Amino acid sequence: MSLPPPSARPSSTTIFAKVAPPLPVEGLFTYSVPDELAAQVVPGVRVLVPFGARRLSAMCVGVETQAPEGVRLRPIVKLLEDEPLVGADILELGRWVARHTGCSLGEALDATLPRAVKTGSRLRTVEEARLVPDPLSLPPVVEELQAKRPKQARALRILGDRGGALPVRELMGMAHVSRSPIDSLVKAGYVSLRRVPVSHDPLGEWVARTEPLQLTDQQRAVYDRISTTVDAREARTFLLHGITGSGKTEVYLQVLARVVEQGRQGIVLVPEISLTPQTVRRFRERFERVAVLHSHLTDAERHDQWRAIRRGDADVVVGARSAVFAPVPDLGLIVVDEEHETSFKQQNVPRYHARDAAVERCALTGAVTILGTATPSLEAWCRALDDSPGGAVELGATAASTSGADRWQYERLVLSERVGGGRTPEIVMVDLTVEERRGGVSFLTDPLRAAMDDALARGGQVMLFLNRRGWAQVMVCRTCRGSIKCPSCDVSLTVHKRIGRVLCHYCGHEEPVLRTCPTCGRAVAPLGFGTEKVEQEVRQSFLSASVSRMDSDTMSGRGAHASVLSEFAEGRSQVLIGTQMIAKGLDFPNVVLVGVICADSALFLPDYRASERTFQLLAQVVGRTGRGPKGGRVVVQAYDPRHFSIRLGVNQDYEAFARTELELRRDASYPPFVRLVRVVVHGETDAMAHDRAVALADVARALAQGERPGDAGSGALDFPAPALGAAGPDVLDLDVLGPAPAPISRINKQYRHHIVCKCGNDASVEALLRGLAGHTTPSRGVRVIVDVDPLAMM
DNA sequence: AGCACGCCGACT
DNA sequence: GTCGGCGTGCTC
Repeated sequence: MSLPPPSARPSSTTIFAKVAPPLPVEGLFTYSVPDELAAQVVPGVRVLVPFGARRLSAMCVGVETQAPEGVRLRPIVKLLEDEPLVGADILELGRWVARHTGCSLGEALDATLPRAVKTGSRLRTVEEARLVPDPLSLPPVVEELQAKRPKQARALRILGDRGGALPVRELMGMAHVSRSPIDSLVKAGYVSLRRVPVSHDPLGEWVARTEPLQLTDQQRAVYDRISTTVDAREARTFLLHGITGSGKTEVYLQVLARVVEQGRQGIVLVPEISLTPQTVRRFRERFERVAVLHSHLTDAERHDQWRAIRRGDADVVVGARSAVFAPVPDLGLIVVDEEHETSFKQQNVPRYHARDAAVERCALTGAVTILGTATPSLEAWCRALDDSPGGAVELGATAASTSGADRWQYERLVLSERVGGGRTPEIVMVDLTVEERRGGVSFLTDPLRAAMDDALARGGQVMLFLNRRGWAQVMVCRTCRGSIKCPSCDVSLTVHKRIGRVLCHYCGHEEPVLRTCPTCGRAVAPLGFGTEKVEQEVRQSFLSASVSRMDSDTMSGRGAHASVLSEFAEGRSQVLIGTQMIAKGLDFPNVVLVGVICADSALFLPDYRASERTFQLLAQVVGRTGRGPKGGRVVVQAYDPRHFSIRLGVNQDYEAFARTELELRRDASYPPFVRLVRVVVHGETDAMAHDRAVALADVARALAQGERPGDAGSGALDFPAPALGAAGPDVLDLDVLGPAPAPISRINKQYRHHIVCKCGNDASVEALLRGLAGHTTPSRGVRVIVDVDPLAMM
């Protein structure tokens, strides 16, 4: 009697697949697996399954040999791909995302795959020849063939020289042979053929290679510390706190090179807005095999890039948020550049933060994370404090404890010197309150005008920054003091002069500019200013200068962005006015003046991060100036120029800012001393939203009081309960605020109420999420959003 | 998320 | 008397 053929498992045993559907349903579903599929049903493959009255594609997350009791199982219809799309590490990372954000495992895993990969948007494939023996044993074979079959020998040698794999057509061309010698090699068993997806490179233009730069002593010290950790395959997170111009990118590049030398891969996450061809180019100049994942790729391109990454054909992956899930086979490093940027947080389910997901992924796989920034988020800063020399920890309190998981302890590394030297720009502060009292009606104050005159006279360029688009902020009635508001939202309509209309920046509603108040019939007048008005006034005041504006109003068309920037870069315009867009990562050596029109425009919003954002913006703007030989000047206008975030921002004194702000946060119990979970309820009527919010607050308060989540619910979760801290299993460190109307109480005809929960530790966050699950299902006219670690509270 | 089942108003 | 509204609950 002969043995059965070797296979993954005995074919006689029936197996059952645990499946996670990409829906907001808790729990896993078990299906029976037809015998003929048994060998291929493994965790990480997607399967087509019957689900109620329909069929859906779901992820297999586990295989069992025992059927669960009490349910009648239905069989899997078919496999959607022959090998797993998701590896063990991503599967585990998906579990973390689900646990961390309160979504289902299926939703989390679904988000790890690009849509193009799931739909299998047609891959162009190409036939590839692959060497069967390993390249080392090749020379004798070539030698042997040389005499009688020279064409085969030549093809084989070329194949060996080119790494053992080439598209057949390319091999034919390079060896100057027809198809038949290759077929002979296949018959002889030296070469195998297979069809592989063709990777057409979206940024395929050839890029000249550059050599690593000489590191400064500081860079060298940082590099040595990180590369030692990389070599040791230690999972560790570094907070690389480097001022603008201190050469963080060169450090990334050289650590990446180290990782690539070891045959491993690195992922570089950059904010959406920074993912420009220039950014990608910096990596392509240093590495041969760079893959890019971003929103402007076509489906086929994205699919190709993803497949190439999965095959191990990319050494470095550059991408935005979702690239944290890039399926590299052997992860060595994830760089999160501009760690503090808010675009790393996804604004729909699953609401994960790519920085935190990166740290988690590296912890799971023994890789290194570098969080690079000039202005660390206070969360990251706190996690790096305990180790830091000089101990800024005198605050006495530690950041929200993280149930002993030391993966959340970062190590701080500092780059405090500009690589090319470079001067700190001259700073001019302008008090708008004083200017207004003096009768000034313009936001182009005398000191700013004078500085602009001077800059232009010297042949320099000027950037003016204002984080508010449009012409006027609002139309206000001088008689009844009413303002013109959006009919669908609880916000004022912004005046846009060029199109002659007022519009809502939240829902897009627009209407003509009225001259009279709809309530009392008296005249209304514009109040406040935006980039459009700044542009107009600059044009009127500086007749000889060429002025351009960059904000989401002027940047609608594809390529508009690039054309305005190149116009400015080439000196064809002298003044560039813009919003946030122009503050990020742009280096123009001829800019000798940066004007911040109103530095505190964001400071008085009802949001606990207002100071942090104000500081970051100013530090960024100041850091961008003065790089060129002409030096630089920054004029900062503000209503309260003595506010610490403005004062310290222009001095780029991060540590002093962090000290001040952390004390305020600690006193008010805000992050990073607690973690927030914000629950927003949208309702068709105010009462609907309010009532549901009250019910949810009751649920949260019951949990805070130590009531365990409903027993039915707690067993249904597919991950183990988080280990609770020393506080004891029944006491959550949880403080529930609200419900209250959200600061913007209505958007798009939806009334909004919210609840803010302050959690003292991770266990409380997870327990809260588990307790809320089952109470967040939408009902008639009401939707519930749960946002863990929200970045904005509006 | 769908989709079915189920219980109350205006139509042939 | 039925067709159809959408509220509630389940999906291995």
